[in-house]
Amino acid sequence: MKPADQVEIWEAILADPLDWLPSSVTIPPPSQVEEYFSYVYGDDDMEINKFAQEPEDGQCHQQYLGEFILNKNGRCAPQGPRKRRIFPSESRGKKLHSRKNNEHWTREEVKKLIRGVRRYGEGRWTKVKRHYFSSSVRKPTHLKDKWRNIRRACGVPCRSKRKEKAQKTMFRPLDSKSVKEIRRLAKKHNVK
DNA sequence: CTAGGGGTAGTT
DNA sequence: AACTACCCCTAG
Repeated sequence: MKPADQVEIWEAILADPLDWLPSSVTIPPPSQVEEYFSYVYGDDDMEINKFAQEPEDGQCHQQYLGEFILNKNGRCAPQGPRKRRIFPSESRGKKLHSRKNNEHWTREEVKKLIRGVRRYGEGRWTKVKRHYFSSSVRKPTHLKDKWRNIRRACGVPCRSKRKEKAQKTMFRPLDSKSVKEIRRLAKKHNVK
């Protein structure tokens, strides 16, 4: 890859870290990936898995990025579907239905959720669903639950009476720009 | 319909 | 133990 091409690609990433590279595009080797992530996450927050070997052709493809990311505790973010067992079972007289979907949220989905909240505000889950997840398996309730998880993971103070322990780590880390945006949106809602 | 409490099961 | 996704229930 020529240097000029690399500059172009990195500028695009830095402009919006949520926009991952197009899948067809190749990216520079781990040394530069590390440089990028230390810029985005800060040196203390993230650590690039240095043993990640460079592929034969000397370039890393997009899907390798996730594998490079380790959090502080050295825990790797879970990849792919969660492979939950299909059941129905019963517990204390309550019927538990089989899960229709159990996939981890992708960065793209989180990004769409952020955009939805930015446009409609927290709590307009059916609107967000219609405009951003119309063909998705995610239901309005899922969006609500996910936003709750996201708020917690981004350190937004909980507004409910019941005390919730502050979350320590994120298994699936977000970039700092998204975290800031989430906090901003949550704060805005609280003021109103 | 939503908020928020509670729960289950899968993961690291 | 902690995090995540999904589910259930109830009050408003």
